[in-house]
Amino acid sequence: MMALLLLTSPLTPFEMKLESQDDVRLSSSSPSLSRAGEQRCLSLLLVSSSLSQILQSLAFLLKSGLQSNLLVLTRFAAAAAPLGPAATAVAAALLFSSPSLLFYDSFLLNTALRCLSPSPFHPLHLFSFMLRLSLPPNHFTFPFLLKSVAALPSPLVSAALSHAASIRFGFAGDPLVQNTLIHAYGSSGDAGLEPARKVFDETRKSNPVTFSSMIGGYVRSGRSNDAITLFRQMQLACVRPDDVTITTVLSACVNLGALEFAKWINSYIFRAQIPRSISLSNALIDALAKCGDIDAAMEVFNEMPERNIISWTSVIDGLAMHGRGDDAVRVFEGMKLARVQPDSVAFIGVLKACSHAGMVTAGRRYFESMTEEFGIEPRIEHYGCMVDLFSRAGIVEEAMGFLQSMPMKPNPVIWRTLIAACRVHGRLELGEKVTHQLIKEDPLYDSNYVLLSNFYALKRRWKKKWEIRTAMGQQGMRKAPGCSSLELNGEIYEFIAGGEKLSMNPEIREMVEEIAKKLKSVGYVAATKEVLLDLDEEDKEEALNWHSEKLAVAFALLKTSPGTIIRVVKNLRVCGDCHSAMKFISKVYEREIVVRDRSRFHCFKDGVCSCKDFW
DNA sequence: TTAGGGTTAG
Repeated sequence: MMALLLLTSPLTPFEMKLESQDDVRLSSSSPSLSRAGEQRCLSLLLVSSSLSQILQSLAFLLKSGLQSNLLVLTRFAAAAAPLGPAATAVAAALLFSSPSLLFYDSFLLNTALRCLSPSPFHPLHLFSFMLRLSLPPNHFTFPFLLKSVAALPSPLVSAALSHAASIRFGFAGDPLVQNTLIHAYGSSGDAGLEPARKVFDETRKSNPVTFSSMIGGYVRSGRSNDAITLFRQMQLACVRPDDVTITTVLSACVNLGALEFAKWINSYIFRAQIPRSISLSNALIDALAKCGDIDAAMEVFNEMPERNIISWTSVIDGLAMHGRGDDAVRVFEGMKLARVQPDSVAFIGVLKACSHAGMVTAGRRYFESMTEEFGIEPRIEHYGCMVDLFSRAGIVEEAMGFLQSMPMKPNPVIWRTLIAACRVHGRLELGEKVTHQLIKEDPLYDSNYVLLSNFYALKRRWKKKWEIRTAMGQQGMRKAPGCSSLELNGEIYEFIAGGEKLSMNPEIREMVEEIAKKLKSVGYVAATKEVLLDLDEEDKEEALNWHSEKLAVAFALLKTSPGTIIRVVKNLRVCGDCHSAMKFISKVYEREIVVRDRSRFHCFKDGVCSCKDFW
């Protein structure tokens, strides 16, 4: 009985019952303490929200001798942990020094771990302390222990240590521990995937959590195709997915832009009667919107009985991505009417919407309302949206002025926005100047040099342009590999830029060459102002043909019937040359081509792009 | 009395 009292909080109905029994004494390790004293200490701790209050509680605790009461100490740790490392250290020191640790059991260990886990040091310390005392953990110990893993310098090492501990204490086959380990390994970067999979394969009794953990690991490492493959295996293994599994799978869907799959999930949720949690609906909205079907996303949103800020933001963002700025603004207003407080992320959405719809006045008003009405301090992203807003609208001076008045240093993204404005609105001198500035800030990013060489090309200064290209070759530029994906008959195909040209399917290779020839014959290079390359640089022109989105489109043209919409998703931004080529392809082959790049949708139809050449 | 997986932007 005494142990029970020690272990529980005096506030739940369960304990109220215990307290009504007169014969129970609070704690034998502190016989002089009154119940009222402990109660007072606990309530003080419960309301402690600052360091000084915590110190006050501490003084009380020491004065009354309560520092040997584990229940009180645990409460103390819980109150102290959110107040930062100093408070946590005091709490940990008290816990470690308490003589009551001799009465210590797994539950208290777990509670202490949970309380101290916001700090990356103490949980492991506590765990090793426990090992020294030879007190065995129970399986609940591991999730608490691993909660802190992400904050440690090497999450992979911590996962491995916990893994070893789980084996040492005989929890290797425990489903809860296995799921926890799969998640811990799967959150430790690419190197963690293999051990995660190993634990996954060793799991005898897989449940939806096991699968969600592993699928989530794949998604976080950018291996979305593997995530979907595993989801299919899950169905073959007759493990019924729940709402969290589906939410995870949907984020794989987003990465791949797999529209058909997202739609299938949408109907599957209905058929399999997966509970429609708010998070699941939110993920569904996001996936449908980002895979290209904004109307289906709206439908999900409209049918939600209950929404949160993420639901609203996902819709606003989706509409903005599709260039439907006015609708996005309407939804934003609807959100305010529904008395949902917009947050910082929601403002990024609505500002983006304004800029895509050319709503300069509205955008400016929203930006001002952030601080004035909602007390949200604009971050660099919000300033970026404003520069974008002015840039798209063609008021380059205003954009420049805004950029210069920012309270923080502009980042490369903002510089590039301004550069795009200069290119589109013919401000070549300014563009060149700003690009030089950008290169100074970010000298190792190859696209920056491409931007500069574009300005030289537009000004027909071929010699200068050639110099840049040579300089680029000499420096070790980092270049993220372009990757595009395409969904066809339920399969998802991925294409890597220039990727193993020789090992490439000869069919695709021939198609790429045929397209290049066909486009040239209708004046593709000469007709565009976006000349990236001189005509004599044939090898470089050749290299451009193997950009991943071109490969994907070539494949789609081969494999789909005439008139089918081609949907491609790219991990980077579409380059100027591909953008121009896509316009031509849409006209020559009479196909609608939808390319989702890193920031928005480009819908190519009849030789024109929906982004109006500004991206 | 303690538990494991998930959703918006950048």
